[in-house]
Amino acid sequence: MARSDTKTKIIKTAEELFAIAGFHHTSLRTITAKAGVNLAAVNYHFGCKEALLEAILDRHLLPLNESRSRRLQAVADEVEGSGRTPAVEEVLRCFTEPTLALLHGDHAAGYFRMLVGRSLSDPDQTVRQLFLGRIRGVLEQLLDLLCRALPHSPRESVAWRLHFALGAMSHTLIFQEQGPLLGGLDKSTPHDEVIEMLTDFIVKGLD
Amino acid sequence: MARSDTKTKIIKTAEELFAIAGFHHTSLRTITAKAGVNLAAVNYHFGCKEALLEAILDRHLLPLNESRSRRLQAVADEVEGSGRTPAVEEVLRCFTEPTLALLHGDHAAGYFRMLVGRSLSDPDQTVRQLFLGRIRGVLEQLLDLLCRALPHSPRESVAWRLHFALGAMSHTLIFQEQGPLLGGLDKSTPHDEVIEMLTDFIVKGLD
DNA sequence: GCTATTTTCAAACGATTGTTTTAAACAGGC
DNA sequence: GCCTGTTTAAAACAATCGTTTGAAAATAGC
Repeated sequence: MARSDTKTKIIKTAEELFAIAGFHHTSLRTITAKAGVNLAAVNYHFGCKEALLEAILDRHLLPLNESRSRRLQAVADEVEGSGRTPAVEEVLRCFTEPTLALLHGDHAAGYFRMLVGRSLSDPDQTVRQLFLGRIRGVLEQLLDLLCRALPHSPRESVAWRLHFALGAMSHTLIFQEQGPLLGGLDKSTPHDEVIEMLTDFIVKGLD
Repeated sequence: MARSDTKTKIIKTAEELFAIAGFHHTSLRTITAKAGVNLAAVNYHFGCKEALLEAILDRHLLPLNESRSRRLQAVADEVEGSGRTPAVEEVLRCFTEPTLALLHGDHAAGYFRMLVGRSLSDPDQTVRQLFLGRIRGVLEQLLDLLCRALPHSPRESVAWRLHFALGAMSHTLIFQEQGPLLGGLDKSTPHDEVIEMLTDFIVKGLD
């Protein structure tokens, strides 16, 4: 067995199970059993259960947020230079489209997206903080640029609308891979289409 | 001690703790200690922990959804008779405004609203099902009437947008009583104002 | 081929969970 | 008064959790 193959198996299995059943409702025994590794391997490779969650979050969230941040900064710089007002949709897509790229790159990323949606509203503060600490910076960046796109709205108003938008996004992430909330909602709608509809919805609300 | 005073104390305490820390992260020992009653009282009065959650949900959710359903039905009947197209905002308010009434009626209802927001996206399927089973009917009613308000949009498109809207709503419920997600978001904004902004946001998105 | 390090394994640990048990205290009807 | 059914009390139950242990197995370096 290759070195640290066990580590990868644990991460991938845990990612899926955390996404489906939640962090605290997935026991290390369930993870290790499904991954086919020993129970103690988690504590050996990661230290503790919480550190495993951190590793999972970092694996996708760090590059994702870097990509978001880079795009937001690019628009901010360009706006600064030209003096024009950026479009709300343009700004929003800096945040959402990297998610789409993540999806196309890795087939298993669907579970990660569920996990992201869950983390934001997790009842446990520790889980929320782990996630928020990794995304707060980009959110502030997004808010700043949104305020430029909406120069006539006070910052607090924009912040509230962004707050609502984030709710719509995380909710969508959570329920995408599982049964939909409403009857008559086609679960098999391509993710691209869903994101387009979601973007539409949010842009109209933000404007 | 008055008959079943214990029962009420358990319900009120559990409602608060469930809302703040989540159902599974609140132990019966924490609840009973804070309520000042014996541990076994929960199982005696409710049977099991899950039944306690059901009792809490029922206490506010049943009358709330009845009020919502009545208002939706009233608009549906009136529309049926006059032949006019209802406004999106009019329909939406049938769903949201009863929540506001609940808030004004009971000071402790804030915790219940948090609990509602949490339940919808709870990682545990059992909790979600308990909640969804009590609200699914009203949601279908709401969707039906929304489709009448948006006769040019296919039902599935309306369903998706309602899906997004529900995400914004539950997210708002969760984070209202606790620290906000974004910096610069005033936590002390009156609930009425928040709901007005939220309604605005959703109506624009649905339309 | 030997040593040293890393990794796996089965077993147990201590803590916490929801629930049950058994007996005691209380209530109201007659 | 006493009796019947309801409610509370303290203790124990069985199960599960994350974590630790200590020895065996596998791997790497020389």
